[in-house]
Amino acid sequence: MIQSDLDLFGSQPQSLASQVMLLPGFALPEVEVLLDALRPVLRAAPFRHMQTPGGLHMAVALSNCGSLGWVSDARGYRYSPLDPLSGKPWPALPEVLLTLAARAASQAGFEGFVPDACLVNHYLPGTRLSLHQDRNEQDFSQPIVSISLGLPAVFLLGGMQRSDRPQHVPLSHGDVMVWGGEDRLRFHGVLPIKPGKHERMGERRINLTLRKAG
DNA sequence: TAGTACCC
DNA sequence: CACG
Repeated sequence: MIQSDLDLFGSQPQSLASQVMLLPGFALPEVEVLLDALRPVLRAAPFRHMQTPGGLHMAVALSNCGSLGWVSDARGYRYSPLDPLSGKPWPALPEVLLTLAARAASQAGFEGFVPDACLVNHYLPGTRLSLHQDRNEQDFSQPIVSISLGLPAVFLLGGMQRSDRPQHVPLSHGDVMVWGGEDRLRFHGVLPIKPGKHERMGERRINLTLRKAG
């Protein structure tokens, strides 16, 4: 199958659950602009491995932009206006990300999405993210918008209980996923990234997760 | 507890 | 901090 067939085939939104939409390749037109916007963000707030409340460290390296950033340490998970590494506010959320997230949310049925936080997660081959819920935000009626870049991944879309068997959702460079409503608190995670090299991104996956945290 | 280790 |  040639690439144009894949693009056409994959370009239709896919409903993964009642309030979970996969928008294949949705971010592709913006990718270069998006990466340009990300560069200064990561200069100001480099990727780092945060500590879990149990004292261990996360396999994923992360950064943030926006007025709030997700942090984890011995005291627990929370959002903070300051980067604990620099002591300064997180870099501003780039306009291209704000508009892309709003467009994606709108396409999935969530109008007026104005995120104030963007987690930037960095995965090397072998990196995984175990099942968890996003529950540190103030308003669970606001959706989550997730943008995949680089190496492909298998997203685990679980249920409301950790023990619910997750759907395995393949995610590729440029895919955008939106979830909210009754699915907002679903457990989710990422299987270990398979070794490989993405033509544009190299041996890494970067995931941008936009939320309204405050 | 967004983690690991694995029966104590 | 029991246990998929």
